[in-house]
Amino acid sequence: MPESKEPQRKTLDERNQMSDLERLRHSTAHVLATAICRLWPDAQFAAGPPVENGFYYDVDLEHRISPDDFEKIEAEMKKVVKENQTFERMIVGRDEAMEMAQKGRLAAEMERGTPSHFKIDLLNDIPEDEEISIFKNGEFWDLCAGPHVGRTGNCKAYKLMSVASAFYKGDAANPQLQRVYGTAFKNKTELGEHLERLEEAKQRDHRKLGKELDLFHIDEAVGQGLVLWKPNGAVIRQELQNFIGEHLDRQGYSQVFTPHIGKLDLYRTSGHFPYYADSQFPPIAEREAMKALSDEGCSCGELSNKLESGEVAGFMLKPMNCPHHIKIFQSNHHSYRDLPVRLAEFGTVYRWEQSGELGGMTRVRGFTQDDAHIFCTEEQVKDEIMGCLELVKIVLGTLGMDDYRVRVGLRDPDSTKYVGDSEKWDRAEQALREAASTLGTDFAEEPGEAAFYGPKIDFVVKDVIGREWQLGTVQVDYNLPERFGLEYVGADNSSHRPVMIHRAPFGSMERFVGVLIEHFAGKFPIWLSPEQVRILPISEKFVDDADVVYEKLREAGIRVTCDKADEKVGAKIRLAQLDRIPYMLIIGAKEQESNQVSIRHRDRGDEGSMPVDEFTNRIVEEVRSRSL
RNA sequence: GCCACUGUAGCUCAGGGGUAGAGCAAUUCACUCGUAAUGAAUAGGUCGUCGGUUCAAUUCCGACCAGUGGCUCCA
Repeated sequence: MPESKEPQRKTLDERNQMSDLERLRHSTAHVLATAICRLWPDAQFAAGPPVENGFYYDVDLEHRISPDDFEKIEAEMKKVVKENQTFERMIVGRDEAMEMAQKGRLAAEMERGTPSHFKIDLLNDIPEDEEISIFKNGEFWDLCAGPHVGRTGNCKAYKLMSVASAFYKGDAANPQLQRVYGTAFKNKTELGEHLERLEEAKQRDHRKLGKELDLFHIDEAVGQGLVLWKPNGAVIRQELQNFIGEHLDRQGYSQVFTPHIGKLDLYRTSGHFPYYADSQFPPIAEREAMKALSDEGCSCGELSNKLESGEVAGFMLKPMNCPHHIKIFQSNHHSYRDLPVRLAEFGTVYRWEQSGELGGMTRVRGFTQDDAHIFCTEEQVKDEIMGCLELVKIVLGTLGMDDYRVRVGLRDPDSTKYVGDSEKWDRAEQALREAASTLGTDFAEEPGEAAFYGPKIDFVVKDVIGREWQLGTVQVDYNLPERFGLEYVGADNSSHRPVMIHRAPFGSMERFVGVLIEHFAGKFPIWLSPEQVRILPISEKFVDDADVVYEKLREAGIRVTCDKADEKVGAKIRLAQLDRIPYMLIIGAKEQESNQVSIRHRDRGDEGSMPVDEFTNRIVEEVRSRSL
């Protein structure tokens, strides 16, 4: 989520490239600060940059700003705008600026008893050779590189959106500030349109639709971030799995099944335990060992130490499927003639995500990856990656998801978290780059986005509120084959180390379906619709006729129901529309007479009538072709 | 994990120191109906959990659990 990251210090050049809208938003942030300053003169301000769709300003303040305060703050902002103050840029010397800050004059309308301490800190961050500028609007002076619009009167279309918490400079070791978010546009019309879009977005939130359409449920008693797929959601998931399954066959994959747990030693070998213990569910200790330890009066802390050191044996809920697949690969001898070996599994994994991170289906603690591991020779890497990318493209194309970006995740040269030697990393990164360039889509190389074991290509989409989610992923791994000592016999009759590729076109079923719900706003294409056709008899008199049609559709493999409720057809249609049923079949006297069905589509409305068999053929074809 | 807010019927929400209310859904009855809501009746809740204050707590306070918005994190 790059837009949520603390902005890097921008160079003056970069700042001057700010778009008009960004300028306006940044200026509106100053108007906000001015207003807050007037209402709470002891407020201490940190940074107030423009962000996507708006701006924020970080403020340290005894008073807890709540949405109830927004009206008051906005009223004060309105006054500042009405005063139509000029934004005035003033270049000052470092000492002069420091003196102002010491007197509390920065990000304030007057000198105060306490220094503007965040501004002092920011001042110290400014490189020696850069000039220091103060922006003034009225009596509000702020340390700021700008740029700004001409006058506060230009900021006339804004709205405060929310107040949240943020660590100063994005560092959890720093104090937490109150971050007031606002949105701002050129004029009231554009602001109105933006607010309308947000309202629409709220309507397609997968958490709301998931409840309304009975797709999934997360229950307190089961646990945070553990998704219960209800029958309707399960249909969608199963259809997606079938869809992928067909392509697995086509691409030469072998499907496997593996258990949900594995011994701690397995993960010691893979390097995930105890290295990543914080992001896993706690280990499961063996009963005998637990009993012996408790007889000895061993504390929980000691137990966990002994689990970590290996003195006590235990199991772990699998945080990934790779070690299991590796063990399947290792259970046979392999010649170069066997490669690539492609093992696929819809494998459920468990990860201990921080509680504050969980939400809906997109960030959970137990999820099923449409996972596969490819074991191949170094020469095969590029082709295999291209095959994986092809699959991701088929998946996203079939679903009409073209609004994604491709990210090639490379290692961060300054970090030490990566495993394996750098020559292998270089080769892997190069292979990914080459494969990505055949994709026909723009991609961005992002240092620091690699997994600890290898570089990767991710497909990232945005949800309705603009948050980015990683879906499909293809990752090269030179590390696990090393750790597990994987081998194959080459043409030279000596043993070689295979390369591993991890890949998941959906990423996780949970996240993917969550994103899919929002993508379609609940109106799934017919092949994914939990209920494809609903028959609506006009009155009880036509229930028998409806039953005949129902049976025919069922036999053709269509997911169909019949609404026999004692209601007018208008009410039944309304209900079916709310349930986003693709096709409604209306059956009354006319249809009985002509032996036809009347068709209503959820978007296209009344489509006239035709014989049942003709309709059945049409639906079956629509499902088979997975048309959108 | 951190900060803030929220938790009342299956769902959406109102209320508030004296053990609760609406709409929709559900059930029953009447109506037998033509492309987004027929009418009436009935039933439904330990007011998230556990403690504290109080004659009295769903309401006030605290802790915990869960959700939401951010931050940090994300093999």
